[in-house]
Amino acid sequence: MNKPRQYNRRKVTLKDVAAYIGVSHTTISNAYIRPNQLSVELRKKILLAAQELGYTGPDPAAKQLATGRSGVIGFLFSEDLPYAFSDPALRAVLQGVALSCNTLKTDLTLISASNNLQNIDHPVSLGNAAVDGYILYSVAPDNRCILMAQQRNVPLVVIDQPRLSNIPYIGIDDRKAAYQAAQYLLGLGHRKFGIISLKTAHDNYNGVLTKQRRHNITHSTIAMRLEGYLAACTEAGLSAEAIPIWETAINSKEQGKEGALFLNNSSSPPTAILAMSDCLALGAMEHFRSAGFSIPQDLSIFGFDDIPEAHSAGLTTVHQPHEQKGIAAVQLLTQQTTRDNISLPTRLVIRNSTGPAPHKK
Amino acid sequence: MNKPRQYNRRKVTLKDVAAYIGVSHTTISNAYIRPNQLSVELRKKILLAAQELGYTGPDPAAKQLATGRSGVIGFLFSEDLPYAFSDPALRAVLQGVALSCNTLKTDLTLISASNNLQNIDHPVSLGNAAVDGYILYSVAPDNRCILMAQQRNVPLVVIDQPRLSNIPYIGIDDRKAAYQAAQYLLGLGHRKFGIISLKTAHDNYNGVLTKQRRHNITHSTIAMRLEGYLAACTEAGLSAEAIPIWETAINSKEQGKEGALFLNNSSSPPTAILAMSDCLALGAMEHFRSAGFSIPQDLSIFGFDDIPEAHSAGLTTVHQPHEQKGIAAVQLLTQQTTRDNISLPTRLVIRNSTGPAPHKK
DNA sequence: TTGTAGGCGTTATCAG
DNA sequence: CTGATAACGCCTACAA
Repeated sequence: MNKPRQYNRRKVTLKDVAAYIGVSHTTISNAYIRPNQLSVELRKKILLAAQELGYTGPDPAAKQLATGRSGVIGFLFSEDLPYAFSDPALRAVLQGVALSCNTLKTDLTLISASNNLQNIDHPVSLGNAAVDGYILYSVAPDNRCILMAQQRNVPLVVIDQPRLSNIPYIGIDDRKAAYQAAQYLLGLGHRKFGIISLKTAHDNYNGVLTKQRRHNITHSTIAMRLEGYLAACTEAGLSAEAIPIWETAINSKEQGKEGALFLNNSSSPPTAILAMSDCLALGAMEHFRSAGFSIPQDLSIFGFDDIPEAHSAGLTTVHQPHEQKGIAAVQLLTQQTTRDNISLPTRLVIRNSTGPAPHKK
Repeated sequence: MNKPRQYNRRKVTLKDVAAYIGVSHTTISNAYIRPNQLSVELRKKILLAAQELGYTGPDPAAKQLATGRSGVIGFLFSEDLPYAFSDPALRAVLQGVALSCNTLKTDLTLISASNNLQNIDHPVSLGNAAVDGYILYSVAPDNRCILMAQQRNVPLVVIDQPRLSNIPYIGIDDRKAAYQAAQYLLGLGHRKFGIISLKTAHDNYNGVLTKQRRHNITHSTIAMRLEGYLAACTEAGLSAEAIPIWETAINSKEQGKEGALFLNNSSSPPTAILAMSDCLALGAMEHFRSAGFSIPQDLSIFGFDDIPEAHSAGLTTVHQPHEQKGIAAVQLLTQQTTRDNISLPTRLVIRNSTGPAPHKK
């Protein structure tokens, strides 16, 4: 990917086609963009000549430069690129995006914003692609990409995070959803909770969510969920301070297991686990099961996301409309209804990983 | 996506920055591309000014036009865009591609080649994105994209299909893998087979694979697998003609069920099913189970791909290294070892959807 | 219906 | 280390 044009056995351009049949290059251009600006025959002749000469149509880069748009949508997220195909929730969002792109006939380029934590004086990049607009998916508010994206002067849409003034936003009511989840468990008689949280900042921290970290949460969706969980508990007369919280840097089953291990070893083991993702919840489930627990008899576990696997695993969880997020994002991006905020509905999906609190102990 | 530049409150360019601090635009350009071509101070000053002015670095389109490369890889496949996130096998391949792109810091753009079956005189497009090279994933040999991609004069790599002279190819030995699968079942005593095939051409046909269709298979990987299955059977003394084959246009469980239904209703119902994908196999499994069959006591089912779900479902299948395909593709694409062919290894993964043939009937 | 002239924002070349 | 000048390939008034 270094040598400029080793492939150039001289690229075929508009001009070549024009010269070939003896018209101006404007005419050729018209043949592609404004078919009704020339006779049918001529157009046919041109297209044929193009094929013979091996002209593959207007060069994308040149076209973009001249017109100012590219027909490509950029999807920016803060994890590594492969994440797009491995994380179930992200995948579902992308499925929605792809659905919309498909009908719009725009291409979709995936851009990872994780490479941008470089040294300050090194200019950040938003990927190499020329893009008509960006969808920012759950990017940390302090990621430098955000400012840069705004300066780029192209349409922007944010999913989940962060809320930016004057920029369309799509998300759910995280606080409410979390609140409802906790409340449901409280209704089942649970009084001892444990929380497994997703990352609150991007420092790759795995461990107890300390008081200090709690005051420095940069990921607003996480803050909201935490608030929701704790609010429900507090209202029920529990002490929020007493609830052990484990923070994981990565959304995976492995981390869920670790969290479960910690919670189970805490001074007063919980009878109910609130996990901020299904992956974490499923991991926790595995851990407790292999530790001899019966679920939900001995312990209840509540997930978040409602990924496909949650269904087959019988995990009680918060359903959120991932695919809709993607669809809505493209919609807002293209129709440019600036300053639109969309809050998509969630709902509890009760399956059999939750049940009444076990009687005493 | 129509108005050219409604967003242009006058874009900030190199020139603006240059004018601002009174140097030539070349110097600004150098600040970004050739840091050692100017003093550290000056560079710092420039970067600072850029930030103040809201200059976000070289415009991708312009840069691409000037340099001839874009830092973006195009992944072209013949299904709809959302397929990239729903089809397990494709997803695994993309995961590999993404892995490589991530380390190379290139963006990845997904392009669907399914929109290109338009009227002939309408120029085909390979997507709108400016791309440094294309990975063609299992595109039908007669798809017009292929010729076009070759004419575009950028690096190309083909995965699975079709084999193109002078273009790097990555795939597996489909014939051999299929042969081994059939042979394994023969070894278990099976004599009555049924095959559920993936599509042999892109005409959305669902139904019996007629003799005529069999002579017109455009999808070479499918042809190879079929050949492998049948060769093993023939060598074992069976009549290939007698083996019922069902063709499906879509790779889904639903279609697998349909195929199973047909095979089970054939004049002499099979004791072993060879499915060309795990999705189809899993669908077939469901169908037979709900029809009262015990698997593998009454019936054996052999899949293809080894997707994650095959594991949990206990499906015997052919494992192929999807992710490796993706990784290798990017590698060949970027290092330009033209004319390289890579055949990745497969292996049978025996689980419990296959067993000895049932005794008589 | 066709052609002419200018511009899109960068990079590359090559003197200074 | 810096700065003109010429591509890059196409689009878009505008004039013919």
